[in-house]
Amino acid sequence: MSNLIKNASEQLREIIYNALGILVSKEMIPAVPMPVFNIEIPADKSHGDFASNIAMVSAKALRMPPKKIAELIASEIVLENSCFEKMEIAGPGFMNFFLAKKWFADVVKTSLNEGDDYGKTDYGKGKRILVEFVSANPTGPMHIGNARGGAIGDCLASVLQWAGYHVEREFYVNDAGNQIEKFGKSLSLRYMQICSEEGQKICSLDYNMEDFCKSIYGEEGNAPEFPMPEDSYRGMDIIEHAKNYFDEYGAVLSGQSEEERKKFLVEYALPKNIAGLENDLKKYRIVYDNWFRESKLHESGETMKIVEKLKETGHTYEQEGAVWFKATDFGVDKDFVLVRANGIPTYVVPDIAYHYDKLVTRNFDKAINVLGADHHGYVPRLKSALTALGVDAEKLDVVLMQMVRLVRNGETVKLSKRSGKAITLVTLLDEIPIDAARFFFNMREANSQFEFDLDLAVEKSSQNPVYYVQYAHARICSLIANLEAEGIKYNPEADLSILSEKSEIELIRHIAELPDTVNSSAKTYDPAKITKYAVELASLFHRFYDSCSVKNAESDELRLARLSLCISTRQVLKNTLSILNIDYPEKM
RNA sequence: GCGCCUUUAACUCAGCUGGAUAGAGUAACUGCCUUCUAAGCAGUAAGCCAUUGGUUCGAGUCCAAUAAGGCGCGCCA
Repeated sequence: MSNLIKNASEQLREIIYNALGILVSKEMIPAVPMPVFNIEIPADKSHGDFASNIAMVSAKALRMPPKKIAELIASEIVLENSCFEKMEIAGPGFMNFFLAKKWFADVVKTSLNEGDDYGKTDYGKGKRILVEFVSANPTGPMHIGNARGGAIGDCLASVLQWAGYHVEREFYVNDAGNQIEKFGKSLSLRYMQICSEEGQKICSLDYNMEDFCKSIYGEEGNAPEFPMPEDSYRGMDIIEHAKNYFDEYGAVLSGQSEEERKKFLVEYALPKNIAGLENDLKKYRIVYDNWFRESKLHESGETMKIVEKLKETGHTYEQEGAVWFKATDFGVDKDFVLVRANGIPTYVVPDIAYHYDKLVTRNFDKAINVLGADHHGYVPRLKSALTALGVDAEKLDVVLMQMVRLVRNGETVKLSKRSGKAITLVTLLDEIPIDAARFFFNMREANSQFEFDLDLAVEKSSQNPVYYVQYAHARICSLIANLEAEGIKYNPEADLSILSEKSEIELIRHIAELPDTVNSSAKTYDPAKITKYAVELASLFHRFYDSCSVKNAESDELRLARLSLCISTRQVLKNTLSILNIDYPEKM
């Protein structure tokens, strides 16, 4: 739980405040309120490990040139008993501070002592946070957007755990409503096609499932008396369900009413689909704490209760037989329908009920939704309704993901759930390693358009940065094993303060940054910061490896110190990859 | 028409609450394995940070307008 960067930064602020206090008491500067100043980490490390702009921002208040202020402060700065050893005044008035060797030694020591816990922080203070992601419709297979949402949501949840939140992962199952109706209708039509004369002809031909689907798939080719309407699901999976049902139970449903047939087919296929989602996500290394079912909200009457509650707030009205919510009262551009003229609530109502359940009934401190950017217009609506219900809408945060564009042979592949031609999550994972997929989807922040080059992703080449990072880990493992074979073993008493090569120092500095990276990644809900950290860490290690030999170090002390640094780096690589739930192989 | 997002090297992208000379990776070119994994490292070349104005000690970063692209604006979800 240590964060040596934060400690150093806070100590430095203290040191500057002390110097200012002395200057005021000596009446060398006027006792005026000082503006806020920054302690920052310069991009260019020749400018020190930390820098402060105190002299520049206070120039106006003190009516003195920045350089002069910097010199005054410098004259009263006390660095004894601090983690700093040196300071310089530079440029327009920056004050640059340099960390002492002991601080770097402490970083390595801390990472080794904390082991698998190094990088964890108490930023979240144990607050309860619910991360909902993927929540794919159970009417069909998951697509590429779900693959991205899965990787981002799962890693975000993990980052939040590392940052000290109590996190639960949740999948909202849309097992009710219009799309289930459509699901039933599609199943029913496919079933009737199979039962038809033409369908039976195809059945008798002893096709395998894929060929069967292809032959019955034709829009007009067979059973024209049961055409698939424009808004039906036309994926192969629907045909498969219908065929499976037919194989198990025969044509028993063909004589039933449409309603009965839909009911039986949905009861047959939906649980299979939901189990399939769970299974496919498990393969993707995503395991949820809760599978929350929409149907539960209807059965318990929560959905209609929400309508009643909203009516009580006075922000609803009736128009043309429908119940509207006056979202414009809450700054939203348009009102929206809660209950249709036919008495059936729109999708928003169970959604409101669901979020009410998250934030009020289950009392989470925070609810995060990972959503496709095409849902962004819906967010303010949902929030306006929650506000009307007296829920603090600030507790709901939405991470919007821009669309994934699939590219094959330089051409965009259209995503379509219905066409049956879309690349699904499952086929994607058949083609590319799970490690690569999880890493790849987290390389860019959610809110940037993502171009997924299938040819490149399918290629199991070393182009993928995940190999670069894993290679660094494997390389260290091998190095340590070799040294051990020669009788050189890790010694916790090794003097780490002798590490002073540029590549050593830069590596240690980056190791020190892990807790801060976890915090900032949690704060901005951006797990891409972790993949970037991992690549940078690997790069710094490779550089160190190239310039500093452990085995052939100039002295025994240095050899032991470098070995400690290697073990520390391996630990940090392992922790970083663990956050992403990616493998850290010992051999490659 | 209104709203949200994006625009940084040939390509894909970083750039933390404004800070010092704008960074990686691909691709191109040049070096480095008798020595711990060359799936590596070092170097060269490449930029009007979309455009224009504003805010201030200081702008890729903040504000406004414009342009290009993506997405949304349903009694679909």
